[in-house]
Amino acid sequence: MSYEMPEQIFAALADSNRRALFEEISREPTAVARLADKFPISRPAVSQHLRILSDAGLVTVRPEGTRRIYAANPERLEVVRAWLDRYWGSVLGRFAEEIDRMNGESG
Amino acid sequence: MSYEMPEQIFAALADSNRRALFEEISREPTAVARLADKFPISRPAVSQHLRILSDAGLVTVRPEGTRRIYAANPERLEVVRAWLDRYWGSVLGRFAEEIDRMNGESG
DNA sequence: CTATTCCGTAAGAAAGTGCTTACCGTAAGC
DNA sequence: GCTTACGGTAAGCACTTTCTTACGGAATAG
Repeated sequence: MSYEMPEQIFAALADSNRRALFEEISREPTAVARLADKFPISRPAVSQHLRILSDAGLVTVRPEGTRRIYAANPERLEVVRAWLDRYWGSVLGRFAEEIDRMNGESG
Repeated sequence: MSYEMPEQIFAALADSNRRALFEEISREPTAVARLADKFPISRPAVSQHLRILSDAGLVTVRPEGTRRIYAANPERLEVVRAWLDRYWGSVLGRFAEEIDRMNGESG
């Protein structure tokens, strides 16, 4: 069994500008220039962030005339939730083992 | 209302060595030298990663003789889950608005 | 066709990250 | 006391990230 590595996704979300862009896009699919207006960084910087979000699978693009409309792909965040769930599963597993061991010793 | 910013936590988890260290520590509280043995990086590198995990609140330390035992603080991951939940909440909120709008137009 | 708008990419600067080795402080053992 | 084990920190290096400006390609308007 193999889990999809959340490497790129965590890295993409680690930057606050990118998280903000992602959340903004999630509210409404948006063209690049409009995002550059809303954020205190240049348009190319926005493009570069979108590239990273796109590589991580967190956003998709749709051309519309000369514009490119970026939309969020929220399903992708399931990878993060899966990582959390797996983590909690193993932590709780350890916890259960611990309890078993205590019961074995004292009862 | 204010949400705790997951900035440091995402950044801490963005590095695969740090995620691995965190998961290792979660299995069992561990001293620094032992972690350095298990991982292909030097002891100071481990210390530096632990510092970042510690600053993010993901691990705690307990001195034990000359050693320092690092333990995971899994509850801290609730911040990530909260971020996800809030995100999904707003996305689903948008979705509901969309449906309302469609109903308003066509029905 | 020309002008305009939109946006990705290239290039380069500045800052940040992750690693190493070297060093120093602290706790325990003799 | 002296030695050993443990681990944080400083310094320095290579690499990466993030931003900017400059440029060029593609679609639309006239």
